[in-house]
Amino acid sequence: MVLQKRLDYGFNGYQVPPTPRATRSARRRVPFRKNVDDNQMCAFDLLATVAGKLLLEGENSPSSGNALTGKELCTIVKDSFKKEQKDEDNPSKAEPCDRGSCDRSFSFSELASHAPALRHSLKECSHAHIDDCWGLASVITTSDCSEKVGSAEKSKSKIQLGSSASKLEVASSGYQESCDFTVGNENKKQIKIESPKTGNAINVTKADICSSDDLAVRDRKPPILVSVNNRVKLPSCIDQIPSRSFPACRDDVKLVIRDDDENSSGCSEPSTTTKTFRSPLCIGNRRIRKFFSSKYWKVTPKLKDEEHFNAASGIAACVAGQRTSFQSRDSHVKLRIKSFKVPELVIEIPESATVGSLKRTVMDAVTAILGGGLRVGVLLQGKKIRDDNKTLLQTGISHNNKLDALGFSLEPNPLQAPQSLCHEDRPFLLACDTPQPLIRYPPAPSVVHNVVQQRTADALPDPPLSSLGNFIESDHDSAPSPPDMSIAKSPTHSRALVAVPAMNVEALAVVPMRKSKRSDAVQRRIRRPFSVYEVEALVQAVEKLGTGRWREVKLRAFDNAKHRTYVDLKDKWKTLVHTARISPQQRRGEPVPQELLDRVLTAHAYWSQQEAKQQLKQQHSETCRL
DNA sequence: TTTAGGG
DNA sequence: CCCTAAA
Repeated sequence: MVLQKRLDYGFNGYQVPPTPRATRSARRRVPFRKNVDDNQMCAFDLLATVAGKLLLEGENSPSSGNALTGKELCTIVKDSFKKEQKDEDNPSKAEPCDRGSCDRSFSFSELASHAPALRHSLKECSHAHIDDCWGLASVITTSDCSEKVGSAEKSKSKIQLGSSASKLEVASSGYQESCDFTVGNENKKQIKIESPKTGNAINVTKADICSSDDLAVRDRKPPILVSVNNRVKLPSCIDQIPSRSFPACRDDVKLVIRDDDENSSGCSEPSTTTKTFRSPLCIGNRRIRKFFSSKYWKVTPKLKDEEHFNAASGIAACVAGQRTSFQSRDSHVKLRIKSFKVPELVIEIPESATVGSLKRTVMDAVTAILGGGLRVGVLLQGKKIRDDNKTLLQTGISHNNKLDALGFSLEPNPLQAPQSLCHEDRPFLLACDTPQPLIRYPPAPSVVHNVVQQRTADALPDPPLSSLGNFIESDHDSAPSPPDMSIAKSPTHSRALVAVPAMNVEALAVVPMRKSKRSDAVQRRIRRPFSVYEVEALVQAVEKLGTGRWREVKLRAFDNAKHRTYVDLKDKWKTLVHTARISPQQRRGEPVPQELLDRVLTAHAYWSQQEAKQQLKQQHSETCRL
């Protein structure tokens, strides 16, 4: 009987999930959700870890992620650019092959053991132009290699790294090809070439390393970056990557993403293409900046007195202008650390990885470095101050105008756990007495959403999803981006930004506003409102299967949407029923067509009735048995 | 693991 | 969406 009823319910069978295109357009209408704040935490944590107590540490290795070969990477990059260009209504001029691009921070590591792979990657990357969009504040650019070398020497690849002062030629026996590395010649630039523990630099060096004082070939030890020009640099994490993350696979591409000076440009060739790409990879960058400028940061002074000091002696606090400065008053030293740079990152991802997983990998790497903890080293006039017990006065920091001589370095600190940054007891807002606004950036809601998605998505790179799930996934990457015309032009955009208002040195503790137990707590999943198409699919499935078989509904209608669990579907149905019952004026979010809501009510009524009948039957049979 | 419901 | 008792 029941079965018959079901069949008679009158649906033409299950409808295939909508096409990606159609759904995407629908998804784009989805408004930005407010609960994004929740998910900013991931970056909060990062930034707190960096800018906070400056007590970060750790032998943590950045997430090794998965291997990504150069081919894949380049494809990704190229696709991204094409996409971006299309978005800018200029599809015909899509010319991914940009020469003379300006590199500001790109170095390949593990050259020794990966020279073949590197060459391979670069060769395939020869048309890739990644500009200004990598990581947090890093820039990666490879210029077109093949053309420089000339058609007669197809076997040569050339990489321009900044201007052409230094040259490193790598001969790869495996390929009998060579790479020309042109290294930026800027004074404070560092180009590092590392080899894994097993390898050595000599392998590389067939290499002909010409010139450049700043070109350092390192063998085993990771580079310790020193702050230059009052900029805090993070140590390299290369050595912290587990060896397993350096498979000898020659298809691996290794990228060292490092921060760099904002004024470094070093175009060896005038760029013929001035088009500004907005690669999706920019997203993280902008998002992070948003964090820095966001109001969610709090500063927790260690001492109540200091808080008072900030308020009572506001003058001194406010004087701090853009430059790092010291104000000596009442035996207090005030300083402002203008910015923090993102650390150098080593990313390794398989060729088959998706862009999304690449993003996640970068994110994870950042998390691993920053979240792992660092400690601060203080350098005065290039000399590291090791004695923690010395007073600032004794050290000379208390004098005015020592700013330029003061630097900070971030070093691994295995003792300090990031959790210790959480001083939630006495927080106060950061933006308080800063004379200038911290940093202004255009709002980037969808960007935030985007990164959140990365953060919450599965750690493993998902295989390509089909139909529904697929478009949902990809939709995040194509979320409309806010206007960011200034991003490539403004010098402030080329650096990671943490503006810490003038404050007492010891009060330097930044914590996110929310509880940051991200390390040991599972992050809440991002809210992903159901699109009309998903609702349609859900309704269809429920019409057919009923309201008590969510697993089957899931399997049937949302099997490809990994992020929709049967609980989600059940919940959605619940809200759908509720939505259908309330007046349209009371409804929120993307409107669901009335037709669908009617079907919801119909189906709900029907299946409720079925359930009631079923119960009656059971009761009847039970009473009969008695 | 799934369902069912409250939060 | 989360949490969880109950099946």
